Parts: sequence; C-alpha cells; structure tokens
Amino acid sequence: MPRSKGKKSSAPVTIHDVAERAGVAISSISRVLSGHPDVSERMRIKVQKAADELGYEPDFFAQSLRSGATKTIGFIIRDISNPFFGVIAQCCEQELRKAGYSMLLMNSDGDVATESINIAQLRRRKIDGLIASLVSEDIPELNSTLEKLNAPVVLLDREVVGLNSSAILANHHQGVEDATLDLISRGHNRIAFISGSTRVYTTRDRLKGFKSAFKKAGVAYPTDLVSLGKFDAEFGESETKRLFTLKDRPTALLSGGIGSTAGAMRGLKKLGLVPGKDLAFVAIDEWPMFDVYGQQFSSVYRDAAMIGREAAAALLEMISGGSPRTIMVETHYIVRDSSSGGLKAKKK
Amino acid sequence: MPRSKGKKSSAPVTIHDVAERAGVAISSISRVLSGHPDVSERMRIKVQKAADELGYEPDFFAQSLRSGATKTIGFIIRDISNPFFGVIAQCCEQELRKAGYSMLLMNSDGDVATESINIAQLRRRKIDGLIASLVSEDIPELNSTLEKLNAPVVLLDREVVGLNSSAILANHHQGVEDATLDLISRGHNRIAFISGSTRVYTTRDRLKGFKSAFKKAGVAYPTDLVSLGKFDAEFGESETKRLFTLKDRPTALLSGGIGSTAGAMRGLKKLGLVPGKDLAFVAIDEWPMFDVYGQQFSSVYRDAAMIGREAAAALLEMISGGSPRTIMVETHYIVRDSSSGGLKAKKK
DNA sequence: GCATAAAATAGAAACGTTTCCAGAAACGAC
DNA sequence: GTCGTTTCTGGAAACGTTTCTATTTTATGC
Repeated sequence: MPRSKGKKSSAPVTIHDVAERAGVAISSISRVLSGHPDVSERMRIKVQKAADELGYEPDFFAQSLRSGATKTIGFIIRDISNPFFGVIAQCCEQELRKAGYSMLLMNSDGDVATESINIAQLRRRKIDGLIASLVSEDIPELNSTLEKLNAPVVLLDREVVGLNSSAILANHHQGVEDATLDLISRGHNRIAFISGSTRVYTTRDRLKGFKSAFKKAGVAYPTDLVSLGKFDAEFGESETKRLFTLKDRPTALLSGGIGSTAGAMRGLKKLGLVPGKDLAFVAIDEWPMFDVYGQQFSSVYRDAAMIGREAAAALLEMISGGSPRTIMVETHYIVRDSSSGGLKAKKK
Repeated sequence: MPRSKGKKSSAPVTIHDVAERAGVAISSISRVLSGHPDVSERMRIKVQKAADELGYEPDFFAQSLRSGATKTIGFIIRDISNPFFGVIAQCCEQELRKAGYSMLLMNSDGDVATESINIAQLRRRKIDGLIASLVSEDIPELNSTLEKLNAPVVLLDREVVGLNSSAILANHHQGVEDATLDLISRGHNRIAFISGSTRVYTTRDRLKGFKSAFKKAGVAYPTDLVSLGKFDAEFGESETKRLFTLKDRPTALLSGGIGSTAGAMRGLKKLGLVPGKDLAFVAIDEWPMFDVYGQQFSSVYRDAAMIGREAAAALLEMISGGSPRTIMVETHYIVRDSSSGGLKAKKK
C-alpha cells in the first residue's frame, strides 16, 4: 500500500463530487474545466464555483489514461552529476515546466544496456517526448527502440542516421581547431588528445578539428598521441599517465569533456606536472567557475544553458506538430594561462 | 494530439489481446503477471507464452489509476546545475531505479512560490514519495502542503517541526568548528563567514559551529563579518566584495555552500585577492575535483553520494511501511593550501 | 464415492477522466 | 406555429488495468 492512509484525510474530491455539488452532469464539468467552447456562461460560473469550493484537482492518471497525453518528458543522460549536463537539465526543466510539462530524469551511467532499459521504461510511461544524450549512435536496435517510443525525440550532440529526430549539435571542430592551431603556433607539435568513443558525433567532430589544424599548419599529425575511448575520468586519468610517461612525451594536452578533463587533471597531478608550466593544457567544455579558479584554464567553450533551452524548444515544437530540425551551437576557444608552458626546454 | 500517429504502428497490445490469445479471462492475465499465488502452473505457462509472443507491456497509467501506486518519486532541489546536488540526484536516482521507481526532477530556482507550485504538481501526479531540499523551513502553509501529498517525505538538510518525515542532516557545526579553530590557531581573529538564510538548518548549524569555535578559543566573535542571506553566487560575490573592502577587513573567509563559494571566488578575483596568500580561505562543501585544481582549496567536506543513497534508502523504507528517521552525516575539515595566507603583514 | 475445504478461474465492477452521441432548449426565418 | 440551425447539456461508452465476488474445478479425508 504505497499511499499512506492519512489519518482523517477525506477521500480526494473527484469530478463526480463537483458534478453533484453543481447539480450538473460530469461531462459538463469536464467541458468547463478543459475550456470547451460549447458552454454557457451560466454553466461556466456554476461549475467553477463548485470546483473552487471543493478544491477540485483533476486526477492526472485518469486524464492521461483517457486522453493519451502525459505532459511528461523523458531526459536521459550519462550522468547528472556532470555539471555540464546539470546546466542543460536545469534550463531544460525550466522551459518545459513553463509549458506545463514535467521531466523524468534517468542516468544511463554510460551503459548501453541501462540506457535501453530506461527507454523501455519511458515508453511504458507513455512520455510525450524524449531528450537524450545517448551512449552510442550505432547500437543495432537503437532506431527501432526509439521509434517504438512513438514520441518526438531530441538528441544532444548525437547524429543517428535514419532517425526522424531533432538534434542539438555543437560545432566542436571549430573550437578545437582554433585551440590546436594556437598551440601549434606557440611551437608545439607533440600535442596529445584524449576524448570519448568515435561512436558518437562529439568525438568525431572534435577529432575532425584536431586533424584539420595539423593539416592547415602543415605539421605532422601525432597519431600516437590521440587516445579515444571513454568520456569518464578513469579513462582520462590512465591515458594521461600513459601518454605523459612516453619516451617522446607530449608538450601539450587537449582533454575532451568534463570527465576527461577531471581525469587528466588528476593524472597530471600524480605525475607532478603543472598545466601552464610543464605542459600547455586546453580543456574541451568548461567546469562551472572555470574562470575564477586560482589557476586559469584555457577551454573550448560552448553554452550549456543555451543547449538546454534549445532542446526544450525543439521538443515542444515537435510535440505541437512541428518538424524535426538540427540546431548548431558554436564553440569558442578561450585562451587563459594554461595555454602557456611545456616548452621551456625548447625555448632555451 | 500529443502522441504521434505512427505510420503503421499497430495499436498497442492490451491485456485483452493477451487474454484472447491465451483463451482465458483477463483477470487471469493480471494474476499471472502480478505474481498472484492462486495460479496453476499450466495457466502461468500459457499466459506467459501469450504475453511474450505479443510483446505485451502493461499500460502504466491504467495500472496506476487502478492500483494507486505510481512508482514515481518527486525530487525537488534549488538547482540541479549545482554539482553538489547533481551527485545527490545521481546516486539517488540509481538507487530508486534499482527498486523500480522513476524520478521526477524539479528545480525550485530557490523560489518559495515555484517550490509550492512544484509540490502541487507532484501531488496531482500522485507520487509515491518526495525527496526535497526546501527553500525555507518556516513557510506557513508548508506542513499542510506536504501533508496533502499523502506520501512519505525525506528532507535534505532541513528540519521542519511537526512534520512526520525523514531527514538526512549533515553535522555541519563539527566541520565548521574545526575549520574555524584551525584558522584562529593560525592567528586569525577577523574571520568572515558567508552563508544562506538562517531559515534553514544548514545555515543555523554552520553558524553554531562558527560561534562555538570562537567561544572555545576565547576570542571575540566578529559579528560584523557574518553575512547570512542567500546561497546563490550573486550574494556570495557582493558580500565578499563588501566585507573585503571594509576598513578593518577580514584576514580569512569561510563560504557556505557551492553557490557562496563560487561567488566568493569571483569576488576575490575582482578584488585581486588570492586565497592562500592574501587571505585564508575555506570552502564549505566541495566542488567536484576540488583536490586537483592547480590551487588547493581547503574545505569542510561531506559525502554527497552517501547523502543521495541514504535519502533513497530512507524513502523506500517509509514507502514499505517503515517509520521516519533522521540520519546524521559527518563533515570533515580538510586542510589544503588555501588555509594559509592573509597574515603576512602581522607576521612581520 | 461423498461431503468438505481449498485452489483456480471467470465475470464484472471499479478507478476518474474525456469524448461521442443524442436529444433538449433557444433562436431566427418563413 | 413550424421548421431548420445552432448552442448547450446529459448519459453512456470508452481508456486498460486491478480486485472483488461468485462459481467451477480439484484435492483431501473418511
């Protein structure tokens, strides 16, 4: 018995009670409260009064069962404790709330199976729409799973071919290329790059920018310093340790995403290397308050709040019949202290 | 029409379809699938087979409407982009998911009215339980609003008198007292303290620790350096600026909570003051990765992941009939670089 | 084999809405 | 007045389950 008994909490007031009090049919109550046009002024007042007096609130589940609309949006991300996702979720929830929708939050824990279970759960809950940052883009059953949802979908930084969904994509390659070119122009050519799996757009687009910078600069692309695997901190840390203990070790590092950056920073610390001094360091995506920490980190910045708002807007648009669309969000290379360093030996 | 038509998506399979296929009554389907004891093995197999073949999934809303249980938990916090809350939400959601519950996330934006609207919304959605970090403890209608929910409640770091709910409280005063005593022993007596409103337990308990440290040390308590108002960064920044431009300005600062800390750091930066050098600085609550930033910040630490898990556990316990309980989480003063500084003039 | 109890099943009544349909009232035009 | 339209209202049928009650079947003890 999940709902506590409540000492003397009178049974909840239903549409029948209102009908009885107003002395009209229940269908009239429903019509008045849902703003149906064919209702006389006299009826409207009578019903409104009775409803107010009784403090009537329509039962959500009965409404959803009958009408099919749940006013509920699913939100799936790897990990809500990642502050970048946190900002997206916050802004998104605010926008959805304004429009009368509530948000069902689920962490996928970066796991394909968990993600799939979550989507199934959301389908049973008949969500009106889904906003998701998927673990991977090329899971075989993914498209059919999402289509079975029978609800509009907005993907965050993912490109799933053949799926009729909206997407909020970031223009990663631009920011990463700018950052890489800056590092090259400072004299670096051994630049390390750590990011997640190439099975998602995010990584592929970052890599594109990284590669094109070397091409544009006419410098050899350091294949051995590129490490792509997972977005989490564990991977970032172990790969940082590995790369920075190589014989011909890198002089600069780009870390892709909050998780990678966290891992990289921890790894560097354990190796006793200081960003901005012993190496040049650029983080892709910012931590909150990145600009005020004692040490100033360079970054490739994108506006998480805007991503959240745009995702909500795109979804609401689709719910009310609009077509899917793709929104491109700009990224910007922000130069701070940590872009220096790593070349002392060579400068001499 | 919120649910898209779906080109040829066959109508969803209902319990009637399964009953027809298996050649039994619909009540038998329900009994088998909900694990009712009075079911023959033959029936169980027959029904299971039919259900599997049709890919039957019970309609969530019909179930909830009839049974009253929604398997949904409300989660209300000020702001999910605060990484401290993010960790709590993440761990909490994981635990709830394991138990078959989903989480409805709502930001209160630190606003009493928004919070109240959110609670009303959750009531209409007949949540099975609520986990909340409330904006304030002494809103007049708060108790009745929460009681009308008719579901168990777990409060995060809040003490609401007369409410029959569980609570996860942190032992703030211990950590704050330790930190303050350390600063006093280093020679500080002009220590500033910024935190949120005293209308919540969090602030009151921190203040208690702050005050008792001065008493224990026999040092005059600097009333003019205590600033209590809001938890957000704006307040933290403006108060930091105000306090550190006083004539007899403080030599140390404790900032209460992630928001205050963010604001304080920004304020100090604008004033050109460096923590650990121009002043001693202790943050109450940690940022993720606090320990690896170039600059090492001292903190009063508490385990957010544990808070999230405990909250989920306490709620699930109450849902299955257990009594409310209060869990006390320890805090620890962690000394890092930023506890130094601020006393150069005096040292000479 | 027969009464009796226990186990298994079917049927129907909820749960609280929305929405369809039919009919009543009101209205103007003739 | 009668007729055809509108405008409004009431009744009832959904929506897809769970659960209560009644009935049938099976098992048990003698």
